[in-house]
Amino acid sequence: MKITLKDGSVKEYAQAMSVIDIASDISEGLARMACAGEVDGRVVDLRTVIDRDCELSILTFNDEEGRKAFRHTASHILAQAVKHLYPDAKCTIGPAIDEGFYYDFDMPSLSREDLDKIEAEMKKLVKQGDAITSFTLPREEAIRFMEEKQEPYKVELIRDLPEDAEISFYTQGDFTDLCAGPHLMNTKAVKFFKLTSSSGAYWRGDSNKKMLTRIYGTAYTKKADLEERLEFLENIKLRDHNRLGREMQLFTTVDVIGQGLPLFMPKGTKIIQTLQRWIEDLEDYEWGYVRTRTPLMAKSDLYKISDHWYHYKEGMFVLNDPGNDEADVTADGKEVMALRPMTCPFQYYVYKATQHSYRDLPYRMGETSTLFRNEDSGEMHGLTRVRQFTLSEGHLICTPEQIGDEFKRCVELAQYCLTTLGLEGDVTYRMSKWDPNDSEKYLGTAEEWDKVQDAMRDILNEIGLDYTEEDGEAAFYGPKLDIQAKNVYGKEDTMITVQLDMFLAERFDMYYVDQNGEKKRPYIIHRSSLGCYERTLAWLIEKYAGALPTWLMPEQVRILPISDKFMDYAKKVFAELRKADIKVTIDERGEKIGYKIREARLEKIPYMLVVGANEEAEGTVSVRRRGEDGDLGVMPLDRFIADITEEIREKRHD
RNA sequence: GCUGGAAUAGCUCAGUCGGUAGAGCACUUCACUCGUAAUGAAGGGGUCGAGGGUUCAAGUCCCUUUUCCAGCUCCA
Repeated sequence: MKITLKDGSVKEYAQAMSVIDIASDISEGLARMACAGEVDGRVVDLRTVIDRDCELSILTFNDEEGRKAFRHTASHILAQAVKHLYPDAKCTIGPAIDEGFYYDFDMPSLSREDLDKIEAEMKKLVKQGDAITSFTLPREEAIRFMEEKQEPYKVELIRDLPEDAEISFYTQGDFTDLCAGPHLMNTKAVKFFKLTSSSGAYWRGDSNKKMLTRIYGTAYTKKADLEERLEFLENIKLRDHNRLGREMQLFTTVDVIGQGLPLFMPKGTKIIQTLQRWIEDLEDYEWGYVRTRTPLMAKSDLYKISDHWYHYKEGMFVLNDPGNDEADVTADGKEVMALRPMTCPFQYYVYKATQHSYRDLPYRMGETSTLFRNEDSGEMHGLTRVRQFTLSEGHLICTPEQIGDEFKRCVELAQYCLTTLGLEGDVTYRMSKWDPNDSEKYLGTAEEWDKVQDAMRDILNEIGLDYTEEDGEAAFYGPKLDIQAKNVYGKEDTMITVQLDMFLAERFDMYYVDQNGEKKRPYIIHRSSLGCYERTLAWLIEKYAGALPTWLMPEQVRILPISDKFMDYAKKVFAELRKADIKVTIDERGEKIGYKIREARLEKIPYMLVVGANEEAEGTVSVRRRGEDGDLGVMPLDRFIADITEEIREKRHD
């Protein structure tokens, strides 16, 4: 059969070719430009392709859409299999997602063995190869239809659709599901799939609603793609910071200390210290910041002024909790305090402690700021979601005229930090706005929010950032620019944020004196340059699979003497490297050189210097570099020192 | 917080029907003084996460609890 694409090109398919092959072509971009085509002389909708029996198959001529139809169909096969094995299970929703699909059922939870059984049933259905057909019903009939099938969740979904909607259904064999499509035309196409896991998920993502059982799966048009995906899932475990970071002895956790409270071990501490010193000096000496050091806790009165007490108390650790919002002492007279969840009000009082002229602005305050947030017990994860963390935090107090330029400089600083660490390519930008339908959660009025959000949008457009906008992600006091990154599993977190604050200056009665000697309200920017050190470290570990750039490594060079006979020379080399301020150790153990190299490699030490008789005689070192097999050869010690010093100074990364 | 899984030596893990604890690596000691990913031998190390219960007997079964892991964002 021939398919004529809109651009006039013709693709010939052998009659016996299955939809899978065509789908594969599509996923390789063959028909990317097609939006309508002609099949065996018949003009067909762009969303159709031919399966081996020359039936129309709904599969879009577009990578993304094609994969979606494919996975969507896989999720229906899953639902059909579940209904066969568990007739009492109630179907809810089953969308295609980035790397596969899932389906939520109201049914008891499942073990891996159960998943294997379901998978086997799915294979049977695929082999059987039912045709997939669709039909529509008016809304009321659709509701009756699903009521008869005793699918209450489906009924609820249909009731949420517009009154006059024609509701579409798809049928395969003995299974019919409410679905907007698109789908393949036959279940036999979905040959390569795997059920990856099952877990709980709330109906409609609402924690007040019933917990359903979600089954995740992944499906591909080619066997090799499925295998590659399964292998990828295995491999990313090796980069996972939560596993690698513990294995490399960067951090640990302890039962009796508590959730979300990681302990940094000597190596992890050293890396964070290096990052922190870099950021503090960068901000203070190159970006015009002043440094503060403010308390980790305060009386509840402070948070009442900032309104955190009313908007954020759930997220705070309150000491001597009085049990109600208003009391500032407990029944037995103890002061109500809270650990700080952010530094804003503290730095505002630093600003307020002296009088400021417009000439002093912008006043840029930086603080390496340890914060405490009472996250829900199930939310903690490795180093990326913790209850105590340290942020490269800061607040800029500026005049209205300065706000645009200062905001841009904050974004620039964040980008400079990311570039230095080699992470700039992995981020996306999100403008986080308030939720107009939930204004209770925020300070101020719709007009005020519109105004400041428009101002932020103008700035972002001026910078030329590629960003998305999202409702309901703002801080309660203003909109944010969030710099987002995904971890190895594809889960997204905010790494860095720059925020506009239009309310707190007034609440804290902050002012500056303008040209005319009048008191004026300043504008405030909340920002971070590198985000929090814990999360950044996690990101670095995953980015570099533990082999961090040399300048960040707690041990940059390890000297490996061939035997103790060369210990004196090793110590000489050590002293020279120390003079150059290089983080160096000697492996003094009486082990064979091969053994010492193996250990240093496993520890991802950037450079290994082997020293023996030859090196001692000539004042050289034999250099081995992490990640490269064999040695780089012998070089004079001073040349090695010059090279590595340069690498560290430039903060080079691979 | 919710659903599910897990916790045994420093680490990774085995432990069958409920019958009294095991391996590899690591560690210590000794020998070897070695040229680019593991030298050999010997030895020490456990309230089986914590608390309670059932039982003649619990790492194993039951309850509670703590911590860790996955998911709860993708919306017919």
